[in-house]
Amino acid sequence: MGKRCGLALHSLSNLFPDNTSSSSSSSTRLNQNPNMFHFPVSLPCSRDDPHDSGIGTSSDENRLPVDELDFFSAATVNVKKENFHADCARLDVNTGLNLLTANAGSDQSTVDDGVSSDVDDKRVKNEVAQLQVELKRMNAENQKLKDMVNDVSNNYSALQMHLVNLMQQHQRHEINEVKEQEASLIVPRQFMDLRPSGIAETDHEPSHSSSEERTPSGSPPNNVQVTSPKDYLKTKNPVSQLDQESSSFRDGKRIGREESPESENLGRNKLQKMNPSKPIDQATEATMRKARVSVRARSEAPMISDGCQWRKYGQKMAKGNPCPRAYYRCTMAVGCPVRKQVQRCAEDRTILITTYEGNHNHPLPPAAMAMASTTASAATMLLSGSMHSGDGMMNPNLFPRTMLPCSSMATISASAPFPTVTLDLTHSPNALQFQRPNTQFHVPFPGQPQNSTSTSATQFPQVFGQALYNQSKFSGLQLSQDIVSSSQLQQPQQSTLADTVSAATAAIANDPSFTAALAAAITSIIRGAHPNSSSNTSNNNNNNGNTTNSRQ
DNA sequence: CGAGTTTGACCAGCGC
DNA sequence: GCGCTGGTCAAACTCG
Repeated sequence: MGKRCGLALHSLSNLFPDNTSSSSSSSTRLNQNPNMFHFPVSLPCSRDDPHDSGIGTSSDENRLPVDELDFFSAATVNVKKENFHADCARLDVNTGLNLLTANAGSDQSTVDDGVSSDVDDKRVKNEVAQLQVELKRMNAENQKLKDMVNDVSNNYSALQMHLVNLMQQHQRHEINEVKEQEASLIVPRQFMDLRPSGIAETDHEPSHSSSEERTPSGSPPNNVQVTSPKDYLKTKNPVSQLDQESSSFRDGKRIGREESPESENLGRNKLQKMNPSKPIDQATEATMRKARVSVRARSEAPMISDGCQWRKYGQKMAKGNPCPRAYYRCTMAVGCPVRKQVQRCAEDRTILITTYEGNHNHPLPPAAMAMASTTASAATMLLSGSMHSGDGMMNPNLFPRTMLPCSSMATISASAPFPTVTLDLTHSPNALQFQRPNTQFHVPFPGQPQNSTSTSATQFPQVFGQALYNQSKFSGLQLSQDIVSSSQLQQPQQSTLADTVSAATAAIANDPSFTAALAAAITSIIRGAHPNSSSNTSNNNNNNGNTTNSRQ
């Protein structure tokens, strides 16, 4: 009897092992809730957890983990209550069949209940009380699930960071071995050298770069800008091995101060000051946090809408730029280390340069996930590239040559003190088409064998357009027909990256909310073109590429 | 009144 | 050592 009554609750109870009945209709309704909040976290326990073994295994594919978290949303609760009242109104019928269609809205049954025997009333009350208890229990369990999601998200972030650290350390050993053999032949590293200061070579002469701004002036910017921290990693007085190490720690101290001066990191930096024997891992971690992702886009708005909440904490007049540079920090969570700088390009003030730094340490709204995922993925790509900086692809002489001809998504600068990826969305189609060579476009992402994956110049926009389209589907954003057509989804053979980027840029200008989809599309491109990066963020891709927000 | 912004001061790194 | 520069802090101010 009780099992029959709680129809909607039975569907809820499918999540839990101690409930055996099921209701496909209610489950379907819940899964179709458009107001569902999709957590970008893939719970590994959803399939491995023994508690999950007997729970709707047939619909595991359709039942996303996020749906579980949605059961206590307002809309869902309303549904449950509605079904509950309907079921209670039908108690006198006592058929237990086809409950959703029987007298759901009828008052007559309620009147009949009043006439029925006390036994039925008591039964109803007992069932109501039982259901209420069960509902409370489910609330508690759902809260546990939420906590578990958070834990998994945090663990995933930590593991990913740790993985990158380990890979960097492994690469360091290889590089050191190579250096011993070819020390005299090493060209001053300009790109993707993200090794911690304690490991970076200390005797390189300063690069040709000055302290000028990262954005190249006087030359058309390329699109993915990768900058080495070499200059700032180098030590001043490499007297001895120990001195080198200690000097590196001094640099590391600076890293910590600059990259995350929030209270947490400040405390860490203070500890570093107190204890100069900072572990190398900390330096690595600091370097990772130092990675930046810069987005160049034409916009009249003072700031690109990326879905996050920012608080301005400073403004400075940067050298060589009449436009002030504004400093923002994320205020969506206390202690979030993410910061961004917003500044207009000196050469073209319609170009807005937004530089993101750090990873969010809190859940993000859907509107902010894409951009956050993009920045995190780009940073990950950049950092993973440091692990393979020894190959030819990262040769500072080769990299610009392979990257610049396409002039599509990459801008290289060796002057910035921090590793930076710049996503440039400002190029005009004509300019890009003019610059585009006939040669193949080797996406020179680090870690990628030179001949393993390459994307031709004509393929790239297809990838971009497809990624844009895919992202729009999952993000729920409505891509205008202009954007889709400009992305050359309908005519991929004739597509150009320039058209795609131009359309995307125009979309940003016209609809800031589109930034999310665009950013995720860029992320998809990066991942698709960079196998290693893709592997690093494979879990993200599994959930529409947005899981990286958890580690931001 | 609280949250966000403005703005001058401060600090650290770097080059000369 | 000094000055320049980037980045941040924090008090004052503004706004809803």
